[in-house]
Amino acid sequence: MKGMCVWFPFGYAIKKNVYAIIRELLDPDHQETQFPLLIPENEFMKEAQHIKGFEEEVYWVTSGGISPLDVKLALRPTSETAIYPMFKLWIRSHADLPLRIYQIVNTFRYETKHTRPLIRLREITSFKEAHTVHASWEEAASQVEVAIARYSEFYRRLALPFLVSRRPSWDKFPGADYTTAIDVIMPDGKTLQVGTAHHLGSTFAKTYEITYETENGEQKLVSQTCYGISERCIAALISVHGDANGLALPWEVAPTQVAIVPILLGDKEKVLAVSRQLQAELSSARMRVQLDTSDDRPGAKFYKWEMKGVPIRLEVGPRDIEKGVVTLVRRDKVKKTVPMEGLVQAINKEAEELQAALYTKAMNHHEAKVKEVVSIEDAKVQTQVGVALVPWCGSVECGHELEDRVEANMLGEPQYATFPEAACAVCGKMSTVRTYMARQY
RNA sequence: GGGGCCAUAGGGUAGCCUGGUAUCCUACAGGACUGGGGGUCCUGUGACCGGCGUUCAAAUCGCCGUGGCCCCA
Repeated sequence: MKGMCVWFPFGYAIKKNVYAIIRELLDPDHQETQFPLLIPENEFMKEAQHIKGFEEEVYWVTSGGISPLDVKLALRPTSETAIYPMFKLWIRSHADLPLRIYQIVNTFRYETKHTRPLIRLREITSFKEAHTVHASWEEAASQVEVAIARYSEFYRRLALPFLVSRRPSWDKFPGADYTTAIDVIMPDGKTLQVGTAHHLGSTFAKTYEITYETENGEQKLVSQTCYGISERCIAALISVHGDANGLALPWEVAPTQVAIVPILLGDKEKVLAVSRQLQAELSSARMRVQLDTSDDRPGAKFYKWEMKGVPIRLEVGPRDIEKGVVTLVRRDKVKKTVPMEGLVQAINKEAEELQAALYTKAMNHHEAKVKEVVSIEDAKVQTQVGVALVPWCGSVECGHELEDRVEANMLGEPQYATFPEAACAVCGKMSTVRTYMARQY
């Protein structure tokens, strides 16, 4: 079916490992929950700005069996309107705040054109959405920073460089005060939005009447945030690290971390016995190890495991056994002979170095794809191959004109960076504001 | 929103113009020899996106549907 995806076992194994990192990063101060897929029309239609943003993409359930429903049910395109009515019931006083929850669920959006696996789906299968509630606008704002920090850590662990920017007002989440987004630059120079954090202010609090009693007894509206990551993170992971030989997976998320290829020459039983012993040793050190006893030739096995992105391959042959060593080959082609004695430590060290090498390589590509420009013409050229950093006065008019004339999208203002004054590429007004521009997936 | 191109074994393809026996590579299954970077030989398995129409006969021609790719707004 158009826009629907099937996770095969190998892909699912990667996904499990990737999402384990997300859970690990959120669990210390967030609680995992699960809310219903179906949202009654009356709840869904309460928040006007939100509806406007999603109404063309919502799937509706209109009958139960053969009887039409009195109240239509929306398949969640995102879960604010499913969750926030509950927040109204849960939150009574300042002591209930801050509240931080998340869920990892499927969401549905009726994309009318050009769906792409992992990137633009009608059923997003693995949407991690966090929702937080705070006593003040400022507290919510700092939660947005926390979210971006967690996501930054997440992408570092995937060895993926990224851009953080504040989306322009016309591209923020429907109902949000502002949206901060994380984009990864894909090998073709287009960007992929792989994480967003929204400051919702009190927009939804007003609509869903979410209030709390302050320490001196007044009722006050809460401030909220929400932030999300989907399986797009896996699209980025695959695209950025992959090369002509296939996938290259970071150690932490690789379904198979070590592949052992026995070289069956001479005393085959001996080679197999030693290989099995090594496999057992590494497994007990909690490594995910596969011993490849298929009857392909060794060369074919090497290519096979490289294509699957396995970080480290061990070759065990009669010559190695004689010397008490194994041949270790990393996914980035670094090849060494290491003693069997202390193999676990040696592999851990190589895994760390490989992770650093993956990150460095990705970072070099990333940096080469971002360029500062001064004019619309230069921005147009640069966005054909990567991301342009363009001086902008910050006005909405100039913003729209930039997008029209550069023929690319504005990602927004870079965060955590300051710039000297420069002339807006449209109106020439001096300002310290910059915006990233790129062609987007 | 508008337009163009395309759909053939699990994947990649030839055949389509000019209607008649569906090509090759790979993968997969069995066997033999092999084995430190994609092995060889033998024997098999497996496909014309769906519907309707034209015709003695449709992968091939026409219409509709579905799906994919690309361009423009």
